[in-house]
This record gives sequence, structure tokens and C-alpha cells, in this order.
Amino acid sequence: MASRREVAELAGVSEATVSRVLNGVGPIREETRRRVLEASERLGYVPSALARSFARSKSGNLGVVLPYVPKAHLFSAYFFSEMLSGIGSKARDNGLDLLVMFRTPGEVMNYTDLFRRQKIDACIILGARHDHDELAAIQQLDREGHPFCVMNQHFAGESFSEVDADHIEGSRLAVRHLTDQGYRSIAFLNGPDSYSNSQERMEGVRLGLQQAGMELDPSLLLEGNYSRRSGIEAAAIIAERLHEIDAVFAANDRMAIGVMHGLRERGVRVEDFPAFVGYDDSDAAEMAVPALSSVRVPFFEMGEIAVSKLMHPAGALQSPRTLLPTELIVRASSSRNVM
Amino acid sequence: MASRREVAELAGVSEATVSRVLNGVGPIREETRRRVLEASERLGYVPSALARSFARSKSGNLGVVLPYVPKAHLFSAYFFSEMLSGIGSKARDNGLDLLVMFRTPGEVMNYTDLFRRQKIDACIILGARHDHDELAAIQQLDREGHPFCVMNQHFAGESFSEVDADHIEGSRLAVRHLTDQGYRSIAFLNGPDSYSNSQERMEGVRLGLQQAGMELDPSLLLEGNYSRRSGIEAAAIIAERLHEIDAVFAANDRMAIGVMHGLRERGVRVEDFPAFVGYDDSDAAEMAVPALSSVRVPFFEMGEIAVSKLMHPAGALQSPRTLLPTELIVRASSSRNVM
DNA sequence: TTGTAGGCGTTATCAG
DNA sequence: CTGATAACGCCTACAA
Repeated sequence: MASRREVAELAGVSEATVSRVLNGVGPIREETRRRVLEASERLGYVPSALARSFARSKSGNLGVVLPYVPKAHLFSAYFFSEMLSGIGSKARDNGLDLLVMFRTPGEVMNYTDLFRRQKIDACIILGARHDHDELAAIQQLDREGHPFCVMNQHFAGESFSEVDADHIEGSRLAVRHLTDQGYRSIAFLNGPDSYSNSQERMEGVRLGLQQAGMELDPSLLLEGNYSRRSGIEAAAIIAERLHEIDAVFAANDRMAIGVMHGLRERGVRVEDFPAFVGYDDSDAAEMAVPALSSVRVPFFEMGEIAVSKLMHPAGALQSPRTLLPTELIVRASSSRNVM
Repeated sequence: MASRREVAELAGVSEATVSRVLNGVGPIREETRRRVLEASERLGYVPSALARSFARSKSGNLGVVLPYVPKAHLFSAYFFSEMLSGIGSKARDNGLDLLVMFRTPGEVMNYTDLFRRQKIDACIILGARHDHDELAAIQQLDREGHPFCVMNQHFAGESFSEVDADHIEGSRLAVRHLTDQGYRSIAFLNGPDSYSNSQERMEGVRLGLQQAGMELDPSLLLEGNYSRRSGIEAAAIIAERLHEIDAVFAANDRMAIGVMHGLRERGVRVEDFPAFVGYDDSDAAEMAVPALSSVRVPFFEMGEIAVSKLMHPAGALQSPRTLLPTELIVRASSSRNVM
């Protein structure tokens, strides 16, 4: 492997000049530039990103923290891979590499150390939840002034840089869609409260019902953990009250599909299914039978935006929290005519 | 941020000693060790991974190349995320960080440059296919002696380090399962030939049929591209010949589910469905209606093993290609009694 | 426009 | 057992 020194020799210039040419900095005589490029080309010289990083004290890496998911399929891989793709796409545009890390079950992630160790220059946090340790870790990040961005989770009372989707509106849309069609008894299967997402969905449901002149019936409120299994479990309760429950809104597609399965297992026929609306509009939604109406969340774009925010250091005017719009996708599961 | 020098001063030793203590190398007097640790702790010293990498000429990163998938959902995110989790889990055990890169649609990936630039110390390639450029790029990697491993794709005639699952056996099992139940006219919806996976599945199907004393009927051979949509398209053909076709084996779950949907769209009732077997045993399989029998592939373990192979530099005896077993998971879609 | 030289934070070698 | 002291490969004032 050719070294920079050899290139310098072959081109008859100093190493510094080689650097300048290759980095495109400083004024260079065209003739010199050509010679260096040629020598570099001929020798197949490739500068070490490592040495460069070291000299600049910049790793060139964007850290991405993912939840611990191996085998435990709580969430669909769908939305993390979407976000990751969005992040990756934008990161590449900015010449950053992606350093991905999985959270470990027990231990708390020490985000600041990643910066201190200079493994990463910035960080995007996915799948965070509101617990004490997580919050403390992120607060420290903030305090030390490291550039970071939290995705799909809001920490109330903090002013972290966040990218999220409008889950209140998404849920409101879902509920209004149901009430508009005359459904009156809507079961809401939410996720754990430790995700701001869940709280926002709750809020949206409340709002939607209120607008429809209805009230939230606490007995129709169910809590799962976003897994399909928890949907199946919820089906037990729903099945028993099927004479009154005429619609189900679930906080994600997996749970919605879980409920469908649970009902089926209990012998409920599709014709007797309540209306269903899920959330995320993951690929599972269109694979479901009946095809599942769902609230679409622009995960890919959220990923892109997170990187953008990191790159363009928040103008003072820019809100630390960016909210992207959600959209209701209606499919057979919730449309009386289509079914 | 405390520097190593400050730690050395506080501990009353040289910087070299600080290093030794922190890296656990060389003999150290217990008393010295204690003092250094204490000083380091007190000052909150964190060594720079960047500087260390530079000094050692080791990035400490394991590169993972992923296919370009944003938005184009050809494959399920499922199996990449499984493999990635497996890789991540094992990488952590070995103190490696994951540097993930997405392939770009047009351009060919220059793997060797990643090594030359010292961004990565080793590399795992996912979603490769057998085309000229890809092969050339990997051959170069091999020629230059960089540690790498290809997952889920076999390059015949080469002796690359590979981790794969036994797709011949998996497909054979699927077919035998069908023939054992008396199905005689089995449509096989395969993926593109440029994936060795597809070729192996074909081989397995051939083998299975042969063992059952049957012959491959070329008119029952369909080709999709692993997307759900291509399954829907295949359904058009299958629907027309439903009087003879009594079973469908698809090269992945998405296509199998696509076929189900296609048939449904054409008014075929579930009771009249042919038997179905998919492949991958992704989470979509159990979400399907009817639940889809499928060939399980140990993606997570494959990821772990790929890392292991990279870490324990192939003993001369070790086969460059590791093949993990596949397993048939039978669900309602292919069991006459259950349906 | 180009060369010189110091510095970046560790590791590793070699004396002591 | 511990302390100096060269690398490591590149960037960047500063000087010329």
C-alpha cells in the first residue's frame, strides 16, 4: 500500500502539498495539482480515514442506538429498518458513516462515553423510553453539549432535539374515521405508558371521541406491550364483549393483527369481526386478512430529518422538536362497504 | 475532559504506566495499579478510542454491508434485522463496533477501499448477488487478504468464507412435506436466479420431487422477485390452473402471502386454496391467514457465526463455507387436518 | 504557491 | 516493575 510519502516523492512535492491537493484546500498551481493526482493515482494511494480522523479529532461516525430486539419481537423490525435507511441515506450525503449499537437489556447505555471515546461525532437515539436511567443518560448528553437527536419519543419538560410524528393527530384521525362510520363502541388497545407515543395516542383517542360527542369508556381501554401476543391476549377480553364492541383501534399493527388472530382462535368469523384500525402502516398491514387500515408514519423521512437536524446545528429559532404528519390509510378492515 | 497526562501526574507515575494499567498489560505493582485506577476514576478519564485505533492501526470496526432497501420492500426487513442482531451480539462480545453501510443502487461497492482507508478491520457482506461487479469486488477483497465473510449467498467456484443455510435441504423438506400429504401438482414460485439461494431451492425441489417419484413439471415453475407483488402476479397464473394445482411452494414468505392475496382477489375462497409452504419463517408467516407453513432459517445464529469465523481466522481444516440447518415449520396453510 | 515542523493521544520498544 | 521516547499518518499554522 502506497504511502503519502511515496506520492510526494513521485510528484516531487512535499507531503503537505499532497494533502492539500487531495483535500482540495489552499491554492495550488494547476501543474502541481495534476502531478500529485497522477502520482497518487499511479501508486493507488488511499489516505487513511483513521489517521485523518485522529488528526482532526473527528471520527466521522454517526452513532445510531437501536433497541434490543434479537429474537424478542416486540416491535416489528419494519420501523427501525425504515428509520435506519433514512438515516443512512442522509448520512451518506454528509460523508458520515453509521455506527450502530444495540442497547443491552440490563445495563444502561452510557451515551456520553461514546463521545468521550471519540467513537462518534453525533448520535441518534431510537426506541428510547421514559425511564429514569434513560433520561439521566440523555440529560448528561445534553449537559455536555454533544449533538444528538431522539427519534419517536418525546421527553416532556426537556428540550432535547427530537424528531417525531404527530401521533395525537394520527390517533384522532383513526378514531374519527371509526366514529364517522357510526361505530360507537371502540376498544383501544394501547402500548405501555412509558413510551410518549402511547400517551399521545391516548390523547388523540380522547380528542377524537370528544369531537364525535362521545366519551372515553375506561372499560374499553386495554394495554398491551406492542407485541402480537399481547394482541392475542387482549382478544380474550374483546371476544367476551363482542356484542357491544364494534371497533378496535390498536396502537400498532402487530397488536391489531394479534387481536384478529385471537378472535379467530375463539371462533369469531371474519364477517363478525369488529372494525379494525392499526398503527404504523407496516408491511404487515397490507398482508393482514382483512387488509388492515392503519396510520402511516413517515419513518424513512424521520430518519433523514434527524440527520439534517444534526448537521445544521439548530438555528436558535428552530424548534428542538420536529413533528411530521401522520396519515390514515383505509383498507378493508375498517370499511363496511369494502368488507 | 481529563487527559492521560493529568492522570499520570495525579497518580505520580508516567503516562506509559497509566496505559499499561488501563490496558491490563505488563506486570504492574498492585499499589501502582490502585493509584492509577483511583486517579483515573477521580478525573473521569476516558481514553480516546480514536487515538488508540490510530496507534494500533486497527479501527475496531466491523463493516456490515446491507442491500439497498429504502422503500423498495423487496425483501422483508425481517431477515436482515435478524442477521444484524446476531452480528451485533457477537461483535459486542469481541469488542467490535458495527459500521453499517447500505449498498447504492447504481454504483458498485468498493469493499477494499474500506479496508485501505482503515474504516473497518473486517467485513460481512449481506444481500450480495452473483453479478460480475459484485464478484470482482469480492475477489479483490480475497486477493488482498482482507478478512470478510459473505452471508446467505454462495459463489460457486470460489472459496470465499461464507455462512449460509442449507436451502437445498430446506426446500426438499418443504416439497416432501407436500408430497407426503398427497399433493401431486406443486407449483414452485422461485426467486431470481442471480441469488444462489434461488438455485439451491430449485435443486431441493427437484430432489424432493424425485424422491417422491415425481418429476418436475416445467409449466409449474414460476419466477418472482421475492416481493409480495410478484406473488400476486403469480397468482394470476396459478388461479387459472387451480383445477390441477393443489399446492404452492414459494421461495419466501412474502411471495407466498402475495399468492394468497392474489387468489383472494380473484375470488378464490380459503377453503379452495391450494396448500402453501413459504420460506424464511419470518414473522409474516404466523401473521398470515391461514398461518403459513414455512422453512425456518436461523438468521440470528448465522450472524453470530459469521462474526466468529472472522475472529478465529479459519484454521486450515475449517471449510470456508459454513452451512446451517434449516427446519420446516408446519402451520395451517399446508395441513389438511388443521385447516 | 509551497515547504517545514509541531501536534493529535496512544501504543510499543527499549533501557533502567 | 517502570520511565523515556520513538513511531503512527495526517492536518495546519507559520514561514518562506
